[in-house]
Amino acid sequence: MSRAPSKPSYHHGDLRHSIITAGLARIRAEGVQALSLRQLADELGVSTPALYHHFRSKHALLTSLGEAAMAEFVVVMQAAITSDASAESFALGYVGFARREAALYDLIFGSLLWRDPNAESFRTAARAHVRIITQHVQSMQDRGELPASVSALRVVQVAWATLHGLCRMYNDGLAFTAETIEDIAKTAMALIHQALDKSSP
Amino acid sequence: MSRAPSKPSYHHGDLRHSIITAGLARIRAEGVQALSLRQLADELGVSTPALYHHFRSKHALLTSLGEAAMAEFVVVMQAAITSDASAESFALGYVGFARREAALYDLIFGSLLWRDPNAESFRTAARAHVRIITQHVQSMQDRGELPASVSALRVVQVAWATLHGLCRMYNDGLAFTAETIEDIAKTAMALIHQALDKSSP
DNA sequence: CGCTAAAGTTAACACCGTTAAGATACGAGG
DNA sequence: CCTCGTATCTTAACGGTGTTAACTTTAGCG
Repeated sequence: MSRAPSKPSYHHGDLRHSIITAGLARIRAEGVQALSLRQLADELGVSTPALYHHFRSKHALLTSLGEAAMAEFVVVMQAAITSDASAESFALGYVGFARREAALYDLIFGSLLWRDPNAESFRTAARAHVRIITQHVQSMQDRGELPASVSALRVVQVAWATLHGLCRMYNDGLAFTAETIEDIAKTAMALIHQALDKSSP
Repeated sequence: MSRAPSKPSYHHGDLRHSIITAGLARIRAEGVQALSLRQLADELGVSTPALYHHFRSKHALLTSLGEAAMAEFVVVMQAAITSDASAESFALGYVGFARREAALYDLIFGSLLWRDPNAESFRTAARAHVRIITQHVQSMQDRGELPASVSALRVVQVAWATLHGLCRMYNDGLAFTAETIEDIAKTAMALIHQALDKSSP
């Protein structure tokens, strides 16, 4: 399990790692749908079936790519939360990632990995991160910073659905310009916050 | 341009119409991704290139299928609005359609048609329907039933993004059960309404 | 009645994911 | 050091996709 492919010999040396890197790059550049095993193998100077020694199928590769992309997403969101605990900071971080890395967002939060029975590992990892956010809101309610009129779970569900819908509509070309999407996200967070503030005076 | 294919002769008689019908059925049953021109032609007892005499490409066919699906969606939403003008009725109608006709919803509001440069006719038709909703909210503000602290456009954008995100997350398998999704939608609408009610006492 | 044009046919191309069978090179054990 | 097993990579092939070209049939109109 060496690391540096110094000589372009029969054995590549670090194929699995190269596949992930090149795969992510290609998805970033062309989108999830455009990823082709044959093109990927060509780009790496390797025959197509060679990929099957490292991934059971294209779906399995996409699952691994999704886990890598999810890791990047988590880093960005952790940074957004720790720098500023406000919901607005969270929302802007979320929307920012979805806009900057539209293809990765599509992979992470698309039906491809969430409907694949063999990608359970990906899903449990993802759900753990969601649980962290929920507990974050729960603790805010416990400290009295947020009224408990609506359950923390519901608040997170509504907020997440709003941000997700916003990002998908933008990335899929349904509506919104790049200039207004952040303002809409802020408006949405403000509306939720306002409703909760006024619900238990 | 006859209508009834009484004799299964060389000329089908009503192919274009049959393609749309069978295509919609197949999408409903198997999803957008599963639609194959060859399978569709086989099902209609016709060779594959015959389809190209009625649609420039698969994309063009999907555009026409999208317009047909959009028509069904509009009928459902019109019914939901006219029976009860509340935002909750609108939301439940919206979520209900997305859940009942998940594949059609995917076609109508997926990136496929909204990112296709040749589907401009589909988009202008769709945008017209959105404008109707926006004017509906605008008129509510004009009548004083809703405060004007936030622009009607923004309210519609936030509400639509929330419902869209909710439906996508459910249909794509990200979260929520069939039992809770409607309750979440109602909660979201209530939160928005509450925030607007309290913003200008 | 004949001709044109529309609607359908078969054959083929280039791509895709995937599998089977064979060649190669690395690394551990004698 | 040398051999041998095994992981890795190769070529060849199958069935599937959308799409195009060239040909045949049919309907409808002057």
